[in-house]
Amino acid sequence: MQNYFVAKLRHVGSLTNDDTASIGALCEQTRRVQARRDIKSSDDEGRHLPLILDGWACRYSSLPNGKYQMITLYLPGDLCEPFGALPRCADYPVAALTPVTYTPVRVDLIRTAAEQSPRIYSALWWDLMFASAIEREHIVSLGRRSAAERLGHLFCELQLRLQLIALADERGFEMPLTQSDLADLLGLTPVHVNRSLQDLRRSGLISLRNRRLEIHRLAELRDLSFFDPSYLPIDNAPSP
Amino acid sequence: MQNYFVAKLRHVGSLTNDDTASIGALCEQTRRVQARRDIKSSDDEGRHLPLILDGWACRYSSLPNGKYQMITLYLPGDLCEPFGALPRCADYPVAALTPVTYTPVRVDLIRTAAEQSPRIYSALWWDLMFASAIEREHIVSLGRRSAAERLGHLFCELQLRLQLIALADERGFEMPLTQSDLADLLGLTPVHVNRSLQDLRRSGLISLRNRRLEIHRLAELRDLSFFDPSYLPIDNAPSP
DNA sequence: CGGTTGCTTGAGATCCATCAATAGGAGTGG
DNA sequence: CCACTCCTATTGATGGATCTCAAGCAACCG
Repeated sequence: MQNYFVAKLRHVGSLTNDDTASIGALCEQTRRVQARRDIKSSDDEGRHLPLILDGWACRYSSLPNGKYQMITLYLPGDLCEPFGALPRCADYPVAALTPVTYTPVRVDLIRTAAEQSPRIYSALWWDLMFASAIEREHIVSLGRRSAAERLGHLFCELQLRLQLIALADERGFEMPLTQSDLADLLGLTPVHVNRSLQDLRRSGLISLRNRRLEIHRLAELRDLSFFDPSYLPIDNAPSP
Repeated sequence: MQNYFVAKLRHVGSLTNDDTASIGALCEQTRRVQARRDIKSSDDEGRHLPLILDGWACRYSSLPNGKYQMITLYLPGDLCEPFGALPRCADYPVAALTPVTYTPVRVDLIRTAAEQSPRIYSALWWDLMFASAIEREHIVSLGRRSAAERLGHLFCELQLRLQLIALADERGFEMPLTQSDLADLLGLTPVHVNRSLQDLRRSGLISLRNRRLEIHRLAELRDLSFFDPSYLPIDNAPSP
């Protein structure tokens, strides 16, 4: 399997062959979890950072009244913790949404790699700011976008993130989330996600069948949901 | 004026006198902006990170349809960008909510300080995870908490953050935000903030007059808004 | 004073949640 | 192959939380 983490980091600047080799060396050990299971890092007290090699995962929070909110969505190649994470920092749990393979990255090794190559150092910081920008835009969605706008914005964002690792093109991508997952992520109920998806379908912007999302008119979808790719720190954001 | 940044970082572990001195040296230059003005870093292309010395500020996003969402609230002692921020990363603007004094911290100097002291290195990473935890809990609030719960949660969080820098005690603190600011932050309208505040007042949990918030029963307010201080990576979270 | 800003209140509309029921597909076991 | 179950998607009816529009009031300030 190709290394999606390296594929993503290539979009920052130039990594040498040595750089990609030393990043690849961080990913030797692989673990697998089934869908709907937690990816625990409680056993190693934060000395390892989960890096998603394949599959989709999320970070989530459960409130005492039973409500559930997904905080971030992790795609193949995503590092689930900041690379300088400290041990014993309380944190929200991470769960697999599909079957997931991941690698536990040792904090000390990734730090050494960053210190030995300024290109790796920059790439890791870029990745962190990339993840941070996604979380911030999530706040904007939850605060000020309607249900259909949230869905549209999410689909535009996923299209861009997946295109970075060649898992999407302008026309669509595999989208394994259920309507209930979408509701958990976007702060809605599954029923309302269903009706809002129908609105998007009726207006001819997308199709969603058999876990595949087709985007028929990307530019219009972006306008509808106020998606401006410049919030993501990519130099050459692929345009429609 | 005391250095609130140092005051906050003291809660992580132990900083030596040399450490606090070299952090203090990062803050020599001070700038002032009036309330409601942007704190621009566009002039220096991201080579400087604004560090709030006094006053309250925010990061915000404006949508093309006129909607406005505050993303993060910055209090005295808060660093507005990750300390390893890269130049030319697109970012949301930061604005002063009250008159603000801040210092532009040079990226290269803060990096040097972190490399020369492992305690400073840890403290800066801790500060970053602290800020990140606040943003994540904001997502939970916007996604799954009601208007009164969002207000209650915000007040509990502010009480804790301000207590770290001795600007709050268990009974309350100075709270310069208008109801309109609260609406922009919490994804509500000013009218609804007003009515929800009245609910909180009627139930005897808080008073809010003349820019001062009194918390009458902190434990109850925390229960009401599902505030669990453990989301913030503080060892000894001051308890009510 | 008159203007501005922030707070408050009322009435009506809208978006979304809740509750409930049905239907289809995938897997499972007899 | 059929009966069964579980999960996901779908639809309808109703209610509630929040928004929108509009107006009035108090405090402050040049």
